[in-house]
Amino acid sequence: MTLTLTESKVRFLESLADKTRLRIVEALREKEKTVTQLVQELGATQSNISGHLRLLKISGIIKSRQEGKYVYYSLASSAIADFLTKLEDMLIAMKREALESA
Amino acid sequence: MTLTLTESKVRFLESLADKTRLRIVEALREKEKTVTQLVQELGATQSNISGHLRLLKISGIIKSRQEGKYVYYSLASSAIADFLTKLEDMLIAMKREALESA
DNA sequence: TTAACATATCATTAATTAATGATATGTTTA
DNA sequence: TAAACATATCATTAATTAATGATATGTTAA
Repeated sequence: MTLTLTESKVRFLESLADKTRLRIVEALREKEKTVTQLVQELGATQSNISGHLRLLKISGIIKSRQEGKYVYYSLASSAIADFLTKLEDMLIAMKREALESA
Repeated sequence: MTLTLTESKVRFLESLADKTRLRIVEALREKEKTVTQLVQELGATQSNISGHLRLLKISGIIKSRQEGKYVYYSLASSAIADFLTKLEDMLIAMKREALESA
């Protein structure tokens, strides 16, 4: 099952197009974190966070390593962080353009 | 109803995280197009395309201008095209990294 | 080795949403 | 003006998915 480039883009965008998942990914930009740390930081249930982490991992956006009873999650690539920066820059640019044309 | 930055990002990503909408936006990178042109190019129904165009316009991703009985749609900002380029570059970079570590 | 802790999985429920077909609105042209 | 064309809107249906609570699995420490 090889995806077309457009399908790959959609999969990637879908993975980030959820408030909880985007907050997880932004939290992981700072440093790797355990499930419990993310649960506390985001104020969501453990089951909910674990489910989202699973999806993000399958999508190739994050990776994990186990250390004793803890599982540390982190971004799979620095390209993800660059992309998030670009997303933010773009929204700011669009907001500015919208104000200028008003 | 002012959105937080994270919410704005999610809204934007949701708007593009659909195969039909992403294809529309990529089709509009080339040049402005009418609804009928998009219907033909994408092979979808007119009602379906119109609905997606409406959503993309509300999201601020595309804009439109009417010329007689035609409505021409185009990208709202060149920042959108830049973002799509970045998305594609990132996916290619991630694919390369995945192959290297294999 | 049992209790406590960390994480993953599963079934259910509620909500969201894309597609469709029908119809309405608006514009041009015969 | 009426027919043809272009686009928008609406109700319905089907499918997807996020959240929740419960439970299972795996790890450490008492």
